[in-house]
Amino acid sequence: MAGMPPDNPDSFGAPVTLSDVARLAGVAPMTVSRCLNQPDTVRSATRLKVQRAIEQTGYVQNRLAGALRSSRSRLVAVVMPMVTNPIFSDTFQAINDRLARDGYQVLLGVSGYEREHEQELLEVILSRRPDGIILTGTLHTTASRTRLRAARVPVVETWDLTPEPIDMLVGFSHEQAGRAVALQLLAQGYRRFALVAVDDPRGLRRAESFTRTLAEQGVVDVRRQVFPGTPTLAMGRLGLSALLDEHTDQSGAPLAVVCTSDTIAHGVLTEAAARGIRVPQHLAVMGFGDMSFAAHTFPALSTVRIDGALMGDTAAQMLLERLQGQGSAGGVRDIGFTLVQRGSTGGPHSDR
Amino acid sequence: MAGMPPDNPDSFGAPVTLSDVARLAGVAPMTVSRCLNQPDTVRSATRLKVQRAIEQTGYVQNRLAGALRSSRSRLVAVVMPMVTNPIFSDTFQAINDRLARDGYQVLLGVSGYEREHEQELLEVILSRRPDGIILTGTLHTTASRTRLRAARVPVVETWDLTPEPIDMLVGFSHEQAGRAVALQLLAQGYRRFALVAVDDPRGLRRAESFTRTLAEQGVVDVRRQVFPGTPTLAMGRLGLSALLDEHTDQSGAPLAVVCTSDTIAHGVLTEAAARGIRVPQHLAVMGFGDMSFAAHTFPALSTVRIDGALMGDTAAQMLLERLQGQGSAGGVRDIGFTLVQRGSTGGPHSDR
DNA sequence: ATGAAAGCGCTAACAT
DNA sequence: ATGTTAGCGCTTTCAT
Repeated sequence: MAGMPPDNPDSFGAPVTLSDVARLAGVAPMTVSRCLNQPDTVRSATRLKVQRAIEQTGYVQNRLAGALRSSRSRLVAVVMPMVTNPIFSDTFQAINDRLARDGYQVLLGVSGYEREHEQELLEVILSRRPDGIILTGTLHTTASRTRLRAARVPVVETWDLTPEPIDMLVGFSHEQAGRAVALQLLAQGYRRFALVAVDDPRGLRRAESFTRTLAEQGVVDVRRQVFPGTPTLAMGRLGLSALLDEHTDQSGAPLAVVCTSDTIAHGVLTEAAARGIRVPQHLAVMGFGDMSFAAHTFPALSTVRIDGALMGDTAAQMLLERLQGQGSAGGVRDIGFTLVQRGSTGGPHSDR
Repeated sequence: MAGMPPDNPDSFGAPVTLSDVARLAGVAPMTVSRCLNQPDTVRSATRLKVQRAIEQTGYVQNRLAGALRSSRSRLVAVVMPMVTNPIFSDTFQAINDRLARDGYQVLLGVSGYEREHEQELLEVILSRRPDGIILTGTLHTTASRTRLRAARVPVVETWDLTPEPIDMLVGFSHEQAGRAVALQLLAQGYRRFALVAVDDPRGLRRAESFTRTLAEQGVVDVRRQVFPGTPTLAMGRLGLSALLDEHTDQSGAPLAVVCTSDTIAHGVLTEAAARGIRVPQHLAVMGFGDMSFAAHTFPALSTVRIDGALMGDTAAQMLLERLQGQGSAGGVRDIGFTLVQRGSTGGPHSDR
């Protein structure tokens, strides 16, 4: 028999099951199951026999069956608005890394920023019986919230705060972020402002808060360019062009352009360079996210740093604690944000 | 009974099963199953009764059980090297969109560019009994290939070509891409070249092919800067800095810097701007990917366009055809690439 | 430390 | 068009 291929892995026979392995190893199926799931409870001699049988047969576990019986799928669903928006990449990567370490797998759903679509998605997701769900944002349909609560599945909402989370929550305040940017720029002496934004709900909330704060300080004339979809460099270029075309104020005072995304801000910097406008002397630019490129644009981009990786890691961690502590751990975590001052703002106007 | 909450959705009772729905609707469980999976085979009157019972109970399908019984999970696993590398975003998005349309869900695995890790990942993935697997690249361990073949699961490899695919394949030739870039730049009159690359296997193959082609034409002195990990803007800045520092040739002939990624190329453009080097007069820059920003940098980036969305859509389509045609459809598809000439190359040297 | 029996929730296959 | 029977492959539970 030596030299034979391991039990005809290429034949059309019925797929190998745990019972096949058990038969070959001369033990009960349950013992094989234990070897796979709680190896410590099996004598090492037995474990070895089983191990060999698994290799010989080329057995692959069927977690569909395991999950059905045990009601533990070891699956976590992650719902994101868009995979093409790099602002979420770090969060996703961190979630995936943390969960993979504990043997969980990620089922990814893309909601396209639409609550109705998210609701349908959740229906499909729940049918897979995930052990947990990580959502982006706190805006969900009532039906979604009801369904999730009824399913008694642990849920973590991310990227926002709300007084009424579905369950657990990791995020930061978009209102505070928008306000902080306004106050900072005012403190630096800027008096002329504009916004370039995409129409995602959280970005718009930051923009609103920014504008409101300026208004409280007597600055009311804030032009805005709002684009649909995922932030792009092109939006920044178009946005600045449009703003400059319509802006008739030739007072010479610098204009501070606040963007709801670093990517857009990068586009604004690019358009400024293309037009020979000096930054920050004649134009100040503020981004959002502190994505990897922000420190390396020319000039370097001032922005609001969000620790997406920390957010993802925290979300995964909360979920795991709940799942492993089989209890009530969890709650709400505000990871905050940080204003990062770089060359695209400030300059001669600093500390005025 | 009117006005009662729908059968106590918030109570701790056993979760609602298909049999519960059947009982309430006064039909057999199988009929409920048919309403869910092949509604056309059920009388509309019956369907309505069942529909009502589903709503009343708040029933959520259990696809774990369905998949176990029917051996169809409606799950497709997608393995990518890195989610933070935006070159793959479009492909992933397209895969996800296409599959979702047909009721499939995506299980995402991140391999981190490591074949051994990919192998472990595949083990876990196979245990979920996906109906198909979409891989990135064609470099897999022998064990991975054997396992995948033995599992008789449809596989699509993407982002590369190979004479010996595991099963189906959608990609393009990295050798041809590298060669095309070299020939194009030579034709434009460039004679001094440098490379800025990340150490991912496909990028390195393009770089090799580029260098080899130049050598065939008598150009042998190609400096290169190679970085580990995911491409970043910072790599481009650092890379150009390093190249300029070590480059002693002051002949005045323009240097053409070829990058294995648009992101890196963007960094090279940025460093050039920061140093006041004129592009393309004194420095030419070539990217790879034609990512969304490439047309909007300043100057606009010449690059190699890869239609990532087409690749993803094709991969998903091939898989679906195989799954639905229950047969042998599939094969190999070369989606090619296109050289895109923009402002960062050419200029005064064009057509010389 | 290991085994035997039972059943998770669904659908294939075969009636009617 | 609908129902009945059986069982997918595993793990819970209870024995030994």
